[in-house]
Amino acid sequence: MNQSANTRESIIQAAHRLLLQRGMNGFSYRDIAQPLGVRNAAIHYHFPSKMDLVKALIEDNLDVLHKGTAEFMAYGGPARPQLEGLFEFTRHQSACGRPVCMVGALSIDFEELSDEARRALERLMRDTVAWLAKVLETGREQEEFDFRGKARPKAAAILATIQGARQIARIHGMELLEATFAQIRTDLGIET
Amino acid sequence: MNQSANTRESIIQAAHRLLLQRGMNGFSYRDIAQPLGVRNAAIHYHFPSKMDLVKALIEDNLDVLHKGTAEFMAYGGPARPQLEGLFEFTRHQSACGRPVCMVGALSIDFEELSDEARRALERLMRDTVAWLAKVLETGREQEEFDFRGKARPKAAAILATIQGARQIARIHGMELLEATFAQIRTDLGIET
DNA sequence: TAATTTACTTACTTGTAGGTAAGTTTAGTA
DNA sequence: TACTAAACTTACCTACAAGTAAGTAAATTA
Repeated sequence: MNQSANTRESIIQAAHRLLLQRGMNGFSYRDIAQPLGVRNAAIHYHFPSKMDLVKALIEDNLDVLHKGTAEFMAYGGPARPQLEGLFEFTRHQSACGRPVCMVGALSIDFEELSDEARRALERLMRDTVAWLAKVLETGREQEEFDFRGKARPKAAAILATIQGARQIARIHGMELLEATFAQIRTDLGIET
Repeated sequence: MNQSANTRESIIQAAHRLLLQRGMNGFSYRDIAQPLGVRNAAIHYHFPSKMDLVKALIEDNLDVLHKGTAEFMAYGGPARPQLEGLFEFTRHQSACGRPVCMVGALSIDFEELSDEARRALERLMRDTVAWLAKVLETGREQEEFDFRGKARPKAAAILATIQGARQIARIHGMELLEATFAQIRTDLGIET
């Protein structure tokens, strides 16, 4: 009984990075196994099929979201740090070799996804929008933000903007990320 | 001498759809050749490597952009129809089985792209931003639009938004596209 | 009319992908 | 001490990917 938890965790970490770097069809079991010094079959032991692995990665992401937003969702609080937290998370991901986000990486593989994976991805998106909508709503009430229209579509648009910006930044250079954050702040009437 | 122009054109059309539906690693020569009733090697004849094909698709896209925006870029004119034209183009693409845009599809494959393909993609993005920035600038001067900040970053943000929205719409449903367009209009102070 | 070029096809190579079945080692349990 | 289960490895399979070399029929040119 070698370090199962260890290997499983390492597989998830490596796969996570590869998925957001190259997409679902851009990496193979070998790409994960070789650097870890295990065999392909070791991955199949933990994740019978590639789709099981992808599903686990989405659910992992969902976990991170829930843990990171639980407090605000329960008790509210200042909205501005929540927004800045989203920017900081995005920056950190980029710096860790995850240039695009989960939704951005998997949307192109949508047809190939299993029903379970698809549902998990839907939920990830839905919960993220719900969180940001609450941040915007709260921020408007507390006069931290100023914007036109309803909070939910505005939240969806901001997330779409960040998702798109991450991808464009890959082609156009990382300074576009900060410019996009600045634009989002400007659109929310935040003085800088 | 069979219909070369015909075959070449059919390959491009089919490949274009497949690329925006499944991504660069999500389709093979067979997926193109079989429905056309030709052999894989026929594609290699017109496009020696897959990267040549991808590069041709990007350049095709660049052509469409230039043709569609040449008049406005040269003479200016009303800005609102230009913006609505972008929305309509996006709708049309989605309806034609091209759920995501070129930049959104290829950003994940960025590392694999040849230098030429990469440069073509950069140019596609740069020219698109330049066009929309002019649309916004002109629209603000003519009091069609109202927004804070500079035109260029605002244009980049809007394009990022649409790119992200197309991808999210695939997972979340097409009504998100229209909601995003509405949000962009609202952000630009357009009454509906 | 002969030579050449275009637009392919046939037949093949090499590499890799995801996946599986059967064996092996190690640790914990009865 | 024997048994069982976990966490692998070895060895394999089938399928398909991109790409190439050589051949061929039809059109074009000299």
